[in-house]
Amino acid sequence: MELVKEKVSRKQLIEEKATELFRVKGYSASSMRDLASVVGIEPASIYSHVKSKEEILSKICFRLANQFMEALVGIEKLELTPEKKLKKLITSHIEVLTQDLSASIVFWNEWKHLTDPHLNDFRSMKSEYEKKFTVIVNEGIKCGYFISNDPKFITLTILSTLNGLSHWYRPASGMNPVEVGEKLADLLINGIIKRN
Amino acid sequence: MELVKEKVSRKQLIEEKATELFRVKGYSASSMRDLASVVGIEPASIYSHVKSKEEILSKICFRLANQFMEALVGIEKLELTPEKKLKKLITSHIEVLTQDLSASIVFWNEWKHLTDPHLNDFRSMKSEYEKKFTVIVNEGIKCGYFISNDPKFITLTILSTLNGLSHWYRPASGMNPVEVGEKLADLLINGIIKRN
DNA sequence: ATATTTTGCTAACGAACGTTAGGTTGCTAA
DNA sequence: TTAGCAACCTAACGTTCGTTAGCAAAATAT
Repeated sequence: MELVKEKVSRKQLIEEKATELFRVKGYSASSMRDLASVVGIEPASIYSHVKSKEEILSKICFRLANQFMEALVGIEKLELTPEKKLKKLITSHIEVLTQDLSASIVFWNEWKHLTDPHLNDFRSMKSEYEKKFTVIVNEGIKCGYFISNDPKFITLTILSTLNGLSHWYRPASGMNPVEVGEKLADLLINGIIKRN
Repeated sequence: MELVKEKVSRKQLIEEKATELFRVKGYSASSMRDLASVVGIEPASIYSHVKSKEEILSKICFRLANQFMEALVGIEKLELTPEKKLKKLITSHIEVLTQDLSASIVFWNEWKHLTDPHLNDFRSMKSEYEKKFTVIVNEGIKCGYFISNDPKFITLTILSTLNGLSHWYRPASGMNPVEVGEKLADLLINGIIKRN
């Protein structure tokens, strides 16, 4: 047990390379031979570190799911105005998302290729997340801060906007993650049009 | 050539079944044997109607791409205030999208599995669409109707919101396509928060 | 009635797939 | 020094993949 070691473990490297591979080609179109090739080992050698192809996907998906969930749970209990709470929710989500863009894309696009029991567990987390999100949105509606009588509609719209961000946002292009979070939260909350 | 025939052609049926299959399983995870099974014929028989698996995907993607483009081009030349123009752009996009939800999902999620030259053509159309969309958004900004100095940001955000809609919207659930278009355009343009 | 086209079949091709078995190498801990 | 283990190898397994060849039946057109 070497504590000072800086090197990433082989298993971790495989997961990172797999994440990038799955992002670019999609899970189903990515073969273990592709993965082995980018890692720089023989296909069979991957199985010294990993049980199966699906295990890799599962690890990626649940790591992200947990991060998103933790961020949300941390905000749930805060005592803020609905507007500030929603804004914090949005920026937190984007913070997690931008921290690992590739994994976020895989998380969002490839989870359907999980098989039971992982698939079922994932679906549960997903709907729990949406439910919690909806509760917060609904607070804002009931207090009369937000327009609309359809919290589910707003929640699902916001979430697909946030996750859609991962498809086109590239940190290299000037805006840093915090900026983009602020900007997107502002757009969703206040809209595009100038107020008079 | 029988004009009065109501029946869908075999080729069309195959494309429809393929669309639904690709939506549920994704293009790469859908096999020609899967497709044959839902059509009700033997795998090899598909090739009496279709050249290849990719041809099917290509047909789906370009049919949608053309529909989206035509809708946009029709709006480009209208003389409207920036707000009304953007709203029309959004509702038109949603109209196309909701007219064939499954195909829209495939169009949006699976186009990356096209190969050249189709892939290149598709990318061209995509960036042309985004460019035209951005021009319209930019009109609104230059006139001072819209907040923000970043038309690209607004365009990409709107587009991912609209296409994200296809993932959760189900027409059976009460809202009709026109309603949902109005509602989403309103949310994007005016935001969530109530104005004073 | 006959020719043609459409639609489908069986059988099979070579390639790629996820994965396993079993062995070799080289580092690490005792 | 040696035992143990992590890391990686070659070889191959059974399966599934997209697709083709060649033929038969049925629908349609002449």
